[in-house]
Parts: sequence; C-alpha cells; structure tokens
Amino acid sequence: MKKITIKDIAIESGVSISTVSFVLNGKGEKMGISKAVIVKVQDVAEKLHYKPNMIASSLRTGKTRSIGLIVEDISNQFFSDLARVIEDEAKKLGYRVFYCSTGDDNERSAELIQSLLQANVDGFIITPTEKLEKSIDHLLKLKMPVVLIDRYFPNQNVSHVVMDNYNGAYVATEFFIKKGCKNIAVVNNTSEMIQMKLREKGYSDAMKEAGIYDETLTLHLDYRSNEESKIDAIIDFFKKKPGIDAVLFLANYMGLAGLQAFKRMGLRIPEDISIISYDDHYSFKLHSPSISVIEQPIDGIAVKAVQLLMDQMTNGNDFMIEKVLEKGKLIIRESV
Amino acid sequence: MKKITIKDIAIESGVSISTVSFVLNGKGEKMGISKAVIVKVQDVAEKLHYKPNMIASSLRTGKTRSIGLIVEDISNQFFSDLARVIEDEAKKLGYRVFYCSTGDDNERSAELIQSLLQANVDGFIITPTEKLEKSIDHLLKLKMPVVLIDRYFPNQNVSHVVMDNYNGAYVATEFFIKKGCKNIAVVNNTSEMIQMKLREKGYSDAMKEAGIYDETLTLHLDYRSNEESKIDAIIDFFKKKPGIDAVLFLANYMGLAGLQAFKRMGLRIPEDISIISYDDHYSFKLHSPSISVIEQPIDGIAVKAVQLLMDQMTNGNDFMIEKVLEKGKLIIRESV
DNA sequence: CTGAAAGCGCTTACAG
DNA sequence: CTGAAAGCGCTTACAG
Repeated sequence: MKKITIKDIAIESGVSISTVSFVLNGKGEKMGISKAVIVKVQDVAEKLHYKPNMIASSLRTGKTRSIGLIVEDISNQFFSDLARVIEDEAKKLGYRVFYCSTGDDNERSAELIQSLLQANVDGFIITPTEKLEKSIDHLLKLKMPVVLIDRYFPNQNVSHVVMDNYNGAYVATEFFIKKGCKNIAVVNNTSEMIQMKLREKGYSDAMKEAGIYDETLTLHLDYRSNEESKIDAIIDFFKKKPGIDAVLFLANYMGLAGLQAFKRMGLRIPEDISIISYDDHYSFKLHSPSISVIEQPIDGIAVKAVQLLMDQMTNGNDFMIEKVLEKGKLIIRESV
Repeated sequence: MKKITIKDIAIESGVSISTVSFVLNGKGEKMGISKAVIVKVQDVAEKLHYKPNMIASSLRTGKTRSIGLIVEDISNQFFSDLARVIEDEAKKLGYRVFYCSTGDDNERSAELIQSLLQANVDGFIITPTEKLEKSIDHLLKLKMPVVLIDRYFPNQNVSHVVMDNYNGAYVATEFFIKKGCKNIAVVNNTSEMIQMKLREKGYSDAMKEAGIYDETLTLHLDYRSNEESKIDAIIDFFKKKPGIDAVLFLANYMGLAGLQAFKRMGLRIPEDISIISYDDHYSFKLHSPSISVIEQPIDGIAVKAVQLLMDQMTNGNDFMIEKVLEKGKLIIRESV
C-alpha cells in the first residue's frame, strides 16, 4: 500500500514528471502537451488512485489553500453558524478552513494569528477583540489577505463585513415603543468594540427621538464574568428598577442570562416584561413564550466575507478595501 | 520581513544547518553538541524570531502532528463539547485537531476519512456511522492509529471509548418507575448503531424487570428527517397513546423535538408527562421546567480517547486494543 | 563533536 | 511538444 507519487505515474506513462505535473494541474493544453499524452497520464493517475500530496505542493508554492477563521466563541451559535457557512463557501472554492476561538482575549487572539501564520494559511477572516488593531496591522504589513467580520476598527483601513448594528437595535426599540412600552431598558456588555457601541446607539437614538431616553435604564455586564454573575447582575438591576416594562439584550448570551434571571424572579413574559434579543438561538425558539430576536444576516456576512477574501488572495495587491453593511431582520415571536 | 529558516540561523551562528536542526529539536545533547554551541544557536534563533516551517518538516518526516476528529454533527452540543475537550487535550501534547461532521451520512464519512488521510493526519478519532466498518478496516490495514468514540462495531477489534449506554437508560427508567410512573414510553431513532440499541435495551430491561414492558410504547424517529417531521411524528404518537405518563428520549435532539411537540399539544411537564433525555443541552437547563438528563461523561471520553490514540501513535504497532466504558450521570431537575 | 549531502513530493523556469 | 534540473525548508544517516 505504498504512496503513489507523480514519479510513479511518470514511469508508468513513459513521460517525465514535469509532463505529469502539468497535466494533473490542468496546464496540459497551455503547455502544448498532446491530447494523447494528456489522456494517457490522466488514465494512469486514475488507475493508480493517485492522490496529490498537498504538503509537498505547499512547500513548493508557499500556498496551502487554507484560510484561518478567528471568532469570539465557536460554541456560541451565532459564530458556529457563521463558521459553517464560511466553511461551505470556502470548500466550494477548494479551500479548507481552520477555526479557533479568542474567548475575547487579546493575548490569545494575537497568539492565534501567529500560529495560523505559522501554519501558512493563505488568508484570514477575523472577529477582532478590542486591542487587536496592532496585530491586524501586522498582517497588513505582511500583505496577508484579511477580512474582518462582525466588527472592525473605525480608523483602520481593512475590508470588513458586518451587520447594520445600529439599524437592528433602532428598529427593535421602535417596535417596543409602538407596542406601547414606556420604560425600555437595554443590556449591553462592557466592551468598547464598535458593534456594541452602535447597537447601544441605535437603542438610545430611538429612545431620544421618542423623548423617553433615560440613561439609568442601561445595564453593562462584564463580558468576562461567568453566566451566574451575569444572571445576578441582571436580577440586581431589575430589582432596583421595578418599572421596566421591556428590555433589549444586545447579544444572545446576555438574552439567555436574562431569561434565567426573569425565571428566578418570577417575572412573566410578556405580561410583566417584553423581550427582544440580538442574535437568534435555538433556546429562543424553544422557550415558552418564544423570544423575539434581531436575526443576524449570517449567510450574507459569510458569503460576502469569503468573496472579499478570495478577491484579495487572487488579485494580490490589486484589490479594493470594501466595507460592507448587511441588514439584520427583526423576527417577532411571543415575547413582546 | 523575509522568512527566517534554519539556514539563516546556521550562517549567523557559524555552524552547519544539521547542527542547528539538532539543537532546535532538543537533540543537541544526545548528538554530543557542545554546550556553548547549543546556547549560541538557541540565542540566534530567538534573536531572529525563528519559527519552524511545519510544512517542510512534515514533508520530510511524514508526520503532521495533527489528528482527524470525525463526529456526527459538530453543531450538536454533545459533539461540540467533546470536540473542545479533545482539542484541548491534543494541544497540550502539541497536536492540532481537524474536525468535521458526517451528518450520519456513510458516503460523506468515507470521503472525510479519505480527505483526512490525504491531509496526512497522524491518527483518527471517529464516531462511526452505520456502514463505516469497512472504511475503518481500511485505516487499520494502513496501520493508522484509530480510536472510536460514542459507538463502535461489536465485531471489530478497535480501541474505543463510549459511555455505558445500557446503564444510563436503565437507571433513568428505574427512576421513573420509583417515582410511580406506569406507562413509560421511549423515543429512539431508526439507527442500527450499537449505542442506540443498548440505550433501548437498558430501557426495555428495566421495564421488563418491573413487569410493565409494553412494546407499543416505543417510537422510532427517522434520523434523517428534519425537526418539524420529528415533532409531527411525536405528536402523532402521543395522541394515539394518551395514557403515557413518562417518556425517555434517547438523544438530545429527540428530547428537544419532544419539548416542542408537548408545547404544541399543551401538555404540562411534569404534571401531564415526565421527561428525561439523553445528553445535556443548554435548552434543557433553561427550559421551564428544567429537564432531567442523562449526562454523558464527556471529559472522561475525550481524555481517554486522546490518551489511547497517543499510545498508538507513539508505540507503533506495539499497543493494546482497549475498550473503555465510562459511566454517565443522571441529573435530576424539575421534569420528573 | 560537527558538516556535507540526500531526499521528502511537488512546481516551474529554462533549454531544446 | 517534452525533459532535466533546481529548489521549497526541513531531518537524518553517514562520514570524518
């Protein structure tokens, strides 16, 4: 069960290994190799069950046909859905995807970039952490293809694909207001990242326009705290603010913590409190009552990100920086 | 920003590349290289920020320090948890993990094995599909290190690590009986795989011992059907059998479908029906009432599987076939 | 104690 | 139209 190499095919077909390589890479015609030889070589390759050794080819070309995908947390359904679509898209184009989670840890993120760099990935798709701007700059300096998703740095000139975070929160808040909610709270995390800031701004602008903005209705949860601490913080907050009749959660893990908090407090949804959360999740559909969400345009983001990355990888330096905004979608269920 | 190679280090340190290679691979002492040279080489490597090129080293050694992990469905929390622990364990030992999902599709599984083989992984951890026995045999013939998890083929001599499926279902059924349930149903899928058969046998043996086994209380769901069809099938079944007072779901996705079915039917848990499901899931904890489960010994399975695989990878043919059974744990919540 | 050299399996510029 | 040869960056058996 010896490994078949192009050398074996060359010997069997009675041609040189160069000819075999050209034929197998589809460059036969371009190199003016005769039809007969092309067919012969292909037949022999098939007969011997030849499988190209990607490692050897990578060593020679410096390309691995792989892309590195860095997300915040692959066990969060939003990111795992994103990863799945990206992987499918990449596979269509003959690329493999390596994925890893940052856990929102800057140091870990920088390390992951290093190790993917060392694995010789051909390009990066990254959901950056707060202080990753410098590491991204480093990639740009190396002329590495990079596309950011979900978030970006306003002052850095890199292609990115994100949802329209401002709009999603604005529309959801507006929906609460139309339904007659008066004391609408928002639960955000302590991150300084642009996507969270924009979501919060979408909320506060909608509230201000309705003339009912109250800054004490905003709760910021520490991202790094565990779920129990988040639940406790939410319970604390809502006990101090009994008048709240609606709440917008700016990410699914906060919404999930919120549901547990309300369960413990005995609050009924939507009678006592209305809920909308960012990012859909299986538990939101299953919950009684089911929870309304702002669904991310996951397919749109994934497909566009891969496309932009491919442009960079194939066109070398000759590509444009593109900044793409995909619209989210408010899905109304029973929680409002 | 040129790539640093061992050649650069050799020149800078004034020694040969062989010496550099020995030192960097920790074989300096063994090869009798002087302390002074070792230190010198290490310093230079550090100074130049040398990063070994894994591709070149793989081509030469035939090893990639990577393992292929094939699971049924990485978006199922049981498998993603398993994957995370396996990845952590492997990383500790300097191994990378490539993972992929079979979707319980035999052909796809066989393809995945082929493509991982082509990626030159050093070993496999696999949750096999029904007809994968031959592909596994093929790996064994190639002397590829293989460990199966979650399930196995009774007549095939391969190391595997699985939970004690029989015991988990037996204990859960016994628990229902002790609680006074009389008409206890079980929901399984149509798979012929050993782990599902054993779970069902655990249930039926417990029922028989209590003298209350009734074969019409068993429902088999088509694995390949989508969630809606599963929900419909469950509703159908329970409408025809109104006397059922408890149900054991033999995998989390069936339990989740069951919860949606009962929600639509207006059945109250546990007043109208008691529930226990295999495999814990976030939604089971969040659900009102929270759902009792048979938790898989995920850490135990993952750690043991990696350990067995490492034994095979390092000891060549000199390893033992090990068949390991890890006990699950019945977690009582509010649904019984 | 250390170095020169072969070779892993490919790709591709060059020669004819 | 096709082949001989260099080289990607390593590892390691061999020689001294």
